[in-house]
Amino acid sequence: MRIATWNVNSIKQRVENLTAWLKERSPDIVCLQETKCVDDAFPREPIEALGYNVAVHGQKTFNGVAILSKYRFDEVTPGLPGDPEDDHARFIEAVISAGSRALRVASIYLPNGNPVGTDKYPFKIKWMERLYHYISDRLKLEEELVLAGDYNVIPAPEDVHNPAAWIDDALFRPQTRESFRALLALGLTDSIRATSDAPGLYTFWDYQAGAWQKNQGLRIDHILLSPRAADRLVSAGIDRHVRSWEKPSDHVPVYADLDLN
DNA sequence: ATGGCCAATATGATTGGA
Repeated sequence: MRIATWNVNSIKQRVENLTAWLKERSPDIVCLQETKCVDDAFPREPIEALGYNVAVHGQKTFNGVAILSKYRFDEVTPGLPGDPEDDHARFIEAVISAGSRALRVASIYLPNGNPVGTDKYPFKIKWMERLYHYISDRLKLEEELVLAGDYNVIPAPEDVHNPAAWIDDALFRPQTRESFRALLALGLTDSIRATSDAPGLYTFWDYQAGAWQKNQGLRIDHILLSPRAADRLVSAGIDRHVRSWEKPSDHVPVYADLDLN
């Protein structure tokens, strides 16, 4: 079972890259972020033609998440609980049956939080607190739970090309990393870090300033696993070559392979 | 050495992203 996450930065602009990558990598489940379109406008057909079911939670212009699955959806629930005022499309959860097993998967687009000093940063931190409560609740079920997405969190200095330059940024400042560590401390496993301690395993390179050419990236897209799912982890990786394709997203896909047999 | 982009919007300037 291959599960992936990819912030596509507009699904309409990325359909060709997405379908090419689906053919190349054959993931079973894909969590997408920043689809940036309303549900009726989501280009389902070319994805369904490759054998995927599609669950979307979008909005006009910004945000937007989706889950693609080669297996059927038993349940689909949009929205992170805990704040009726939050109308951002940043979260969708699905229960997926794969053979005799069921898997709970969430596609997560955590707020950026910049600039720090505006209300965007407390919105990010509160969103992380809501995510903490959601995860605490779900872990009681002792399921195979996969939380995949763009967390907008650089977990550690080895996950950014120049840590000193990022110390006050909403993606890396100490309070952000502390909130992320609190999520992990609930008992989650970071798939990439479970399989490698190498520095420079980036998932995002800014469009600006030749960041890709200079390999000035960030690791901010993560696949977090519940204990039951982590027991099944076989390998994980980052498809960085996709960043060099024509018309790339600024993020690349991250995937984890689980042995559910 | 420095700076460099991209997407959506009724759109040609602004906002958001990271």
